[in-house]
Amino acid sequence: MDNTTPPQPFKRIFGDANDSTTLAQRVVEQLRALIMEGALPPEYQLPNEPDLATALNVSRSTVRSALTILEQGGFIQRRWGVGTFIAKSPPTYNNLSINSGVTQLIRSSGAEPGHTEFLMVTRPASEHVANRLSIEPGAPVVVLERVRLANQRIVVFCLDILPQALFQNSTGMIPLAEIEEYIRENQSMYTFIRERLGKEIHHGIAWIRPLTAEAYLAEKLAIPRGSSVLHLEQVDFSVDEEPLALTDEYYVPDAFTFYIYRSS
Amino acid sequence: MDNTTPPQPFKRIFGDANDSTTLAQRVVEQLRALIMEGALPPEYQLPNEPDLATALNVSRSTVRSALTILEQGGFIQRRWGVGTFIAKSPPTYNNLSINSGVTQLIRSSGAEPGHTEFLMVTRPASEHVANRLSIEPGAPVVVLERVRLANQRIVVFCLDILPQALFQNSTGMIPLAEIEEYIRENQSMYTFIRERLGKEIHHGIAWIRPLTAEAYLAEKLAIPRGSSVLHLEQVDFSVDEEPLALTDEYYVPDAFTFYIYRSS
DNA sequence: TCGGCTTAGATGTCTGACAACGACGCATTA
DNA sequence: TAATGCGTCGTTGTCAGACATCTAAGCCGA
Repeated sequence: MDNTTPPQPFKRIFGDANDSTTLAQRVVEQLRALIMEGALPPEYQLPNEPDLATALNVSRSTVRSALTILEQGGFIQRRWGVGTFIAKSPPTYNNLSINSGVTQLIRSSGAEPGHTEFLMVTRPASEHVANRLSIEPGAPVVVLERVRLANQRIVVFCLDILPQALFQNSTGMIPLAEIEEYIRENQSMYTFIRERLGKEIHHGIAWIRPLTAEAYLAEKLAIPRGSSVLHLEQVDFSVDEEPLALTDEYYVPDAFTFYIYRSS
Repeated sequence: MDNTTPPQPFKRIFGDANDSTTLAQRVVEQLRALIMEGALPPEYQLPNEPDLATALNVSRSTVRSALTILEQGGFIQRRWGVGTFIAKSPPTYNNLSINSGVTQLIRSSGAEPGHTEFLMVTRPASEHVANRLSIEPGAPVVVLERVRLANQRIVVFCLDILPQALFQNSTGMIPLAEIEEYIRENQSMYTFIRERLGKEIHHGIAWIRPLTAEAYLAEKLAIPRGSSVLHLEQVDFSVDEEPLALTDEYYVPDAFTFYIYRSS
């Protein structure tokens, strides 16, 4: 109806990039970014598929493949014979179906991320950890423990656990101090895995459950003992299902509003 | 590797059906069912796309469209130049990304569903409810309240809230008693909406948070006061984003293990 | 024994065409 | 006048065939 505001910053996509990702995937990423940053408003009707294809410099099949993925994720809605529209309320970063890190979650809520109690150690993997990461019990893992802040306020207690074997560089082991420095600066485990280890996180599986804060956790989160916190235990995988990281996150109640898009 | 066990009950798909769904969607449903009931085991390599297309009696583009959707949902994994495989651990019904009802959730855990405290009333919508359902505050809604059992054990307290306007039949209003009888028998709100109202639930959006059980809830769930319960508030939509039902679910801690597939 | 080349088979992309659907306008009819 | 039916047009869905690109595996030679 109010399609009178036509912003269309569709960028041409070049196939020469040795991105190792597929063309359709790059189209998805571009459109998803445009939607999530609000450049394409809700209910806005996209150009039809042939036009979109030429605008993006790809074929219609590639565009259709990308649109199928976006539709499945709840970003757009397609109506046969009518057109393709941005969803009424497309997913945001507090949508659990999107595997964004805590840093991005905090930023998207309009707050500035920070941390206290930054701690990084190496220790042998427990039975449970080893099982989740598909490594041998007792194999060394790097543990990163953080209490994380949004605008100075404690919102989540994080535990990132990675197999030490991941940090094997061609020249040997990356020193812990270097990792620590990087993360202190960029605040993100995800970007470290991608930029320094050259591994791409393809998807994650998160177990979710409520938990009653006992003494230790209550102190970490600075909440009354006995409060209900949300526990998110997540394993992140590479594209070929190799476990890259195990993450334990304990969220202060009502710090964020999480939701999930459930397709029938 | 161990593709020596080749089960292939792919059924030919006929286009003559006036299903109103697309062909690709029907392919998705068939394959998803085969995967979830275990007919296609994890890591099993599917036939290549042209063969699958002829087996299903559709074109390769349709198959590819379906496979894209299944891949996005974590059911299969495609490797360029290699083949298409069932995922190592494909989603099950306790995956929150799949919009299955509580009945199916209980059944899939191997338990027999039941209920106590079955209660059905009509009342005016509160501000919050009206907002969620996109109706006027004070408009009548049908409320279904159930304490639900898995093998006689209390697992969840459910509140289903539907706009009364939905029950307007061509011959007038469907009597509450008839609805009640149907649900007592089939135990499922979802199938009622589909079979009796002719509306199809296309997707849902669920807000998830931990909650401390106060006196009322503790009694309903027969747990100690102060326990942490999981609260799932969900709105189900039709394909054109019309809100059909609002559902409040309060889960007994550790009754189910929920997880989420998070794609990056 | 190792390394590079070739080849076969799979998914990814492109092109062009037609089918099916939905909104809209218009003429017809009660 | 208002409701109804029909045709047109634009869009998404499906089909067909071809080629590109990637992977794994086998072959061959150094």
